[in-house]
Amino acid sequence: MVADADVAAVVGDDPPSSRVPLSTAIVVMAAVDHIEERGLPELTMRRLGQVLGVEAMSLYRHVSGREELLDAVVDHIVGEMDDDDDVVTGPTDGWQDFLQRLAHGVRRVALAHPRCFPLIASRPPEAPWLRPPLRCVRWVELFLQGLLADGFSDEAAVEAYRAFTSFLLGHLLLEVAAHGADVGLLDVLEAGSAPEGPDGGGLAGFPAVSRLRHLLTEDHAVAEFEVALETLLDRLAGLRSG
Amino acid sequence: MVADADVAAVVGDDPPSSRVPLSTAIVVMAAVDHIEERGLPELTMRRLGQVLGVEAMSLYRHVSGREELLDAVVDHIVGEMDDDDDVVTGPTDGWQDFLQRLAHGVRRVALAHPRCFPLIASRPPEAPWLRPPLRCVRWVELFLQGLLADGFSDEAAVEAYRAFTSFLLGHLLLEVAAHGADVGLLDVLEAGSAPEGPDGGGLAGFPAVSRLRHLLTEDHAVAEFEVALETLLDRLAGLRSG
DNA sequence: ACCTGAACACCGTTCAAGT
DNA sequence: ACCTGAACACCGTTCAAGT
Repeated sequence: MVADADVAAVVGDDPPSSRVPLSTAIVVMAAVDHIEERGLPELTMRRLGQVLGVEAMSLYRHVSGREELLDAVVDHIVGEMDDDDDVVTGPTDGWQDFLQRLAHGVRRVALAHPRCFPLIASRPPEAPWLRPPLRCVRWVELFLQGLLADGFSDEAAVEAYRAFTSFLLGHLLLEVAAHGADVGLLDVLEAGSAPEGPDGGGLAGFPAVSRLRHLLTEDHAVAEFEVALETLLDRLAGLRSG
Repeated sequence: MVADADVAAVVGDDPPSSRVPLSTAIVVMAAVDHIEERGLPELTMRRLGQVLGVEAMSLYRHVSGREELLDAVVDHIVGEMDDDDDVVTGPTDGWQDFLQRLAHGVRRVALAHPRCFPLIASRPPEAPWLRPPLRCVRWVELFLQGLLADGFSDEAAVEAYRAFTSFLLGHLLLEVAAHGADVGLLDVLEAGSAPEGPDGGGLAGFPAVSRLRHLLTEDHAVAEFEVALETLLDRLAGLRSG
């Protein structure tokens, strides 16, 4: 969006020398915007070049290929969390407050980039021997130091890292998938399969789903995130003292 | 693997009329095997045809396109769980036993197809208005009926469904990602970045990660799955009575 | 009935050539 | 220094034609 605006502002006037020069950052940001607006499969070197008013081949000056571009997209998004004081500040009011801030920070960027976020889980990890193989060793370091500094043993800190990671991944993937289904599949929802239809869109054989449709459709994401996070923190507290 | 063997067995002899005729099932199974062996990006209509001893265009007799083939792959894998009595049998010894069987059944097929499993999370959902948008309404039905039959209120059953789903997704995605990193990225691990190197593969700035490397590398997946599942079930028990 | 050849539009990527 | 044209190998997909 920022990149689009930059380019558009210049495309109006004509002086060719005032054309905003490409840079890695501009290419990556344009890729993020393009994925959010059109979806990952639509992100093509040629189309991205077109958006930037340039031939596809010019992009190779700034990124070394499509795969590397996707890695850079993930790094960019992860980088946004580093600009978030809530995320990057270690434990000052105890580890529970620390993990609360961390979790909400991650959730914020996941919701800000619902169609890019799944890339974080699907790109090959930075450190393959690290389990679970999440990206960005820096986070792992931050996490572990935070917990170690507040009374966790080595083993408890590592186990807490794993539990926290899988909780965030599962919850946020489902949450952004729900968002993506909203924005990306509206054209698939023809009238006959609308949720308010008398048969609920071909749910003839599924009485429970059909009857509880209203509950299943409701979005309690925030509240559920809070209570699940609270429960997780209680479990981690057990890890810490036990 | 099954499909490969079928074809190979016939390629030896020559009578052209005994050539195993293609079928949707054979194409889908070959696709599953190909993804497991070579990874998703390597799955190409042309290459899959080659594996089956046929031109790519012939595949379109049996599947209507690549996207639909991937959907069929997901359906095939989901279908494997339906053949699992542990999964498909409703609650007979209470809802906790039911969910234990369900969770382990899903985990079993996830580990059996580590490189296909992430497709379940990334394919567009069958019922976009269902949150979370997991595939296969039949499971949701099974899950809800099971819990409703054992004392859960409507609201508690739906909330339990969401908690259970995000738990399974998060845990299993990380677990299969760890497996994928094992088999798929061995070539990326040059000697200098091996975990046993003195600097742990460029971990200079990350003392905690570096020091706890052995703990982070260990695979406690089974044990962690069990304890996390147990904790989740305790939480769901609270939902049920409260 | 089932498979193929040829064709089309579209990819990612390279590199010598332009300005 | 930065971008482009032309080219290459490879996609998914269609369809008339073969057997």
